Amino acid sequence: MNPYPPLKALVAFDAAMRTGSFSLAAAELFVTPGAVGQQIQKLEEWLGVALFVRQVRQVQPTEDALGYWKRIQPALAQIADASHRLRDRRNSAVVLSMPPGFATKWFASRMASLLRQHPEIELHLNATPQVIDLERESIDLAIRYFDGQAPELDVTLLLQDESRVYANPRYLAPLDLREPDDVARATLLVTTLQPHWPTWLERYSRLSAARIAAIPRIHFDQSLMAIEAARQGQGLILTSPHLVEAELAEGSLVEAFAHALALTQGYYLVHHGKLPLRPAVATVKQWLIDEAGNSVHVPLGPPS
Amino acid sequence: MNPYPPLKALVAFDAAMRTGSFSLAAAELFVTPGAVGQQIQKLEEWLGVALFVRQVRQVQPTEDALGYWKRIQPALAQIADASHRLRDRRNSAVVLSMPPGFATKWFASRMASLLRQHPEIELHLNATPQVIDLERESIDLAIRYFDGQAPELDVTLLLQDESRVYANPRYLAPLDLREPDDVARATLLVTTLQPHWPTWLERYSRLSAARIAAIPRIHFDQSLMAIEAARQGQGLILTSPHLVEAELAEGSLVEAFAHALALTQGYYLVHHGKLPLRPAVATVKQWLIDEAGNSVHVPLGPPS
DNA sequence: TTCATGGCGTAGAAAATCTATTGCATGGCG
DNA sequence: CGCCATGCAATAGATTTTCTACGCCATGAA
Repeated sequence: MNPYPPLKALVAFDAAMRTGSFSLAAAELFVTPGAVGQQIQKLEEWLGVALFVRQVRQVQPTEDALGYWKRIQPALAQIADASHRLRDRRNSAVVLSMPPGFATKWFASRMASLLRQHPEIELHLNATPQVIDLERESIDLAIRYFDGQAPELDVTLLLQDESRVYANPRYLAPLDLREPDDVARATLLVTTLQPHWPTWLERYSRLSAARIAAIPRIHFDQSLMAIEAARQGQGLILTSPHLVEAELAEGSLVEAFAHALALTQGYYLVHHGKLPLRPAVATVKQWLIDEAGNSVHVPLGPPS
Repeated sequence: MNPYPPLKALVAFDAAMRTGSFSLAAAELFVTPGAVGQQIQKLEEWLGVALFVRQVRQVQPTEDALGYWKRIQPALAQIADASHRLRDRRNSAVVLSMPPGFATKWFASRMASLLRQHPEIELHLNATPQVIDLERESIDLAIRYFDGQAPELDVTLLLQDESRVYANPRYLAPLDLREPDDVARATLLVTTLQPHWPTWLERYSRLSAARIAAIPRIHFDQSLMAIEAARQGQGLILTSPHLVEAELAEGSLVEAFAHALALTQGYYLVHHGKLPLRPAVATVKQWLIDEAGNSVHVPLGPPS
């Protein structure tokens, strides 16, 4: 009925075969020799086969034992190995999920510093636009762009988001934008998922709905592509300063207006709230919080 | 330190993965669902990895669980298979050891009947002249040619041995042997291991030592070869009637004298005396005893 | 000869495993 | 729309398994 022998006994058997002695096997397993003897006796009973010939002061494996050992030894090794890997990986590995735009524009440049500070951590980055099931996919930490409302999860605000207007300075120069109304002369680069242009225009400009509707637009379904278009001087982009840090630093984008649009959304760090985090995961979490804290917005002001 | 996860838990895990449900797994293992849940929880703790996402009324394996299962499943199957084989073989198989001469001359002709009567038995015949270690070589039953003195072993007399004189009738005819003294005119086929000719001659003939020493002899170190030589009319053989049954039946050998030499040796059935015999072994033992009981000596008398 | 070694056997202690039960959330069914 | 059946979690207590402690024995070395 039950296809498995007493598995604990197999471990004792393996140790006894390797060491050639119940006593040595017992020492290896941190038990008394008697325990090993009993385990092997139980295995012999279950199999209906003598595995060792007991002689005085020593045991000798039978033919059957040798053959059996040859078969089960690799199986045990396989189990030990697979278990070790999983266990080990989970001790040092951290699986981190975030949206691709954030990964590229904010995280990528900082990742090197994380790995330098914590070389023992094996980082698995999962950059996907979908919101994925943390548990199902064994995600340790995720950065999500949302409003922070998620009971059941442990949620920490990393970066409160805001929207600012950026453009390539060579694109801006001829336009000579001085106040929000002037955007009517520009092209708007619109990201489908963060359609904040209407809000911005309503708040800061005095343009009529008709004139707003007449402004040329190019639509993108990913922030990444919109940012790239802006960098190449295709128009004005209204996006998060966190996503254009590199472009601001290299000067390929500059802020066109000082008018920021506050948003309820932000980049939040989330993880399951039940179990305590493994040390490696806690390390990464803290590092992310620290990095985000240092990543303060330095407004560049309008082009000089 | 310990490379193995709780192995019992692996069995539960495997069942749960296969069935996709703790309850079904529990039914398969003949335990309560709670037991399965606890085992899996223990495994998850040991690995430091969640294996199932508990949802309402169902569980779903994580990615880690799938990967882990893929690795340990073959290992478990290997253990089950190796154990099953050993166990199964030992249930139906019987390893029987005997001297090669006895195997060929007495056992071979009867073996078919044994297998016919007990088709469920898988018989392993080990015909070797050496006396081998029953336990070390996992021999269930052995037939040994000796005097039956073996404490520690369970010993049953199968056939008390005796030595009788046989020859090919065409070899005998011209010699016209009428009484033991007449063997001086013949050639003696001598088996090194059973050197009973001197005893026979001393007991039944009145020949002097010098005349006995003058009789031509051919020496063989195996009974088999001496018997074959006798069959081909090379001389007189002094051997056990049990070994020449077939030749007597076909008439290629006949008994030359009615004088039998009783021996202290015989064919004994031996096995370790500690454990009770497995049913298959007991069956073969009884069959051997019965066969030996029926195998009565039918003296053919001198050639007519 | 004596001693140390390494196995066996047994009884009882310790640990593990299982059962029994309750509670909960939910999906199917009337 | 309410009710019931399902499947898992959590706990405590019972049961089974496993380990230790200890004495015994045979042997080979000092």
